[in-house]
Amino acid sequence: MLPPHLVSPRTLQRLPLYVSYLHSLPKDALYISSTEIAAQLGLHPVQVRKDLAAVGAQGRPRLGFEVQTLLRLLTTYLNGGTQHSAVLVGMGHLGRALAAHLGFAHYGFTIQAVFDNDQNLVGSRLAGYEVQKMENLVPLCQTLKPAVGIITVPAEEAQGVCDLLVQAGVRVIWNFAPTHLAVPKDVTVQDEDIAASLALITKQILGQQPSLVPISRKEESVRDGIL
Amino acid sequence: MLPPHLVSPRTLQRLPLYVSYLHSLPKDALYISSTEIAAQLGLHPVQVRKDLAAVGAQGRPRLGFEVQTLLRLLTTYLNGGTQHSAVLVGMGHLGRALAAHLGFAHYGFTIQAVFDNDQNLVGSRLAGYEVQKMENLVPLCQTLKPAVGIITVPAEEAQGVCDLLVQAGVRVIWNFAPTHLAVPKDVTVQDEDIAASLALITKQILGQQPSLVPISRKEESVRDGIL
DNA sequence: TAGATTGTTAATCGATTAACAATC
DNA sequence: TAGATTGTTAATCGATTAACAATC
Repeated sequence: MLPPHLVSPRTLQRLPLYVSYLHSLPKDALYISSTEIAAQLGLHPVQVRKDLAAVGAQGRPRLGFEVQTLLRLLTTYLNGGTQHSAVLVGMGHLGRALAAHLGFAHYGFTIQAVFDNDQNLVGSRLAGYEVQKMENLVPLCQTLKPAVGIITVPAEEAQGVCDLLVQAGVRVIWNFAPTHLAVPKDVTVQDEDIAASLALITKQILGQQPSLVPISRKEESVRDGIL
Repeated sequence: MLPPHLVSPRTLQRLPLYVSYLHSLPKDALYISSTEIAAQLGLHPVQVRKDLAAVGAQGRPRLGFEVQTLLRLLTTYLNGGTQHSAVLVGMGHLGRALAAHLGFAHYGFTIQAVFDNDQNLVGSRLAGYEVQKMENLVPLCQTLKPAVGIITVPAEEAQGVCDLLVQAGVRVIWNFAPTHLAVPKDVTVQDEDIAASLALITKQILGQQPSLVPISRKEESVRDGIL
């Protein structure tokens, strides 16, 4: 397998796409070709082969790639073989959705603690976690040393929460609040940017912006006849 | 102003970033330079200038760009000057978060109707919307003709919901379910891909993957002294 | 065998960055 | 004026796609 750091960010972001597509295949599918994956996902076959090669996958001419082997390679690669810890701040709807449903464990993440500033929530159990008060944030993070801090508070409160996390030693922030966060150099913020997606969707609707997966390349889509 | 379709997807996705950064500026800031924007957001100054030029912004040497004018240009450009309609299927936590908090209106989107298959929710008001039963999905969409269908149901139900939306004539799908959706050629699916973000975050943590906004380019970050 | 598929090298394409003249 | 900044052209960089030999 190639060293992980040789995989480009663009490739890296496509890998989960392959995982979810492979999961959607019928249980009895033994092999899948890059041609088929590409057609279904609207990608170029060579791109798919290069992406898969990047995680060390090897296909067989005429047959394609072994589905289960491929799945194992991708998931192992994606979570780096280790479990990562996280704390989540803001147990509104978004926080609860993330904590409960979105399958962090599947991708190698464990939420260690959740926080909220609403006294009505503090102490209660939500999505399987006992909600901690904000006063506990810094001391608990200093003890737990989570790899990631997830921010799901309203935009106005995000910078304050971010500052606390940074103060407590968290060096990677996953920000769901629709606002820009300022951080020291050694801290990384990744914005989960719904606004960026909305921008693409708007242009999609207006028909002025070619989609990231141009429709003209989806000629081979298999689904047409179904509906 | 340049024709909107000349703006590349990458630029398009950065525009909301500028909007949120401009909003975070002090009220009395009249001008902002591309240099400062770039330093704060970890981008290259020339890239910022090109992005802003793409929406027709003009700066003044020595001063920079007028903040309010820039904001107006960006927001007008981003929502295309029109309001777009949407329906949302799945009023769990994620659906409620989207419907209630994430400021669609701000970006030119209006949710016309929300749906759920949970009989306990149907008929109740959530986030200001009366939850419709799934049986109403196709007929209502045929009447309302929403520009976008937002899918916030569990992965297992997403394909079924997607098929219904397509059947009802919806041509743009915004998919929050962590699964691959198969659609006819003339339908676009945009995945809100939390797994892709997690992949980047994992590599970030492992320190094996250079971030999309390389830390080495944040030298000029102003925040350092604050904490 | 014939034909579909992999895997790799080379060419193309698009986006970012460097260089620099113009402006105030 | 001097110096910071804009805006544009050219160079660089990285990612995608084309071409094709190797495989089964």
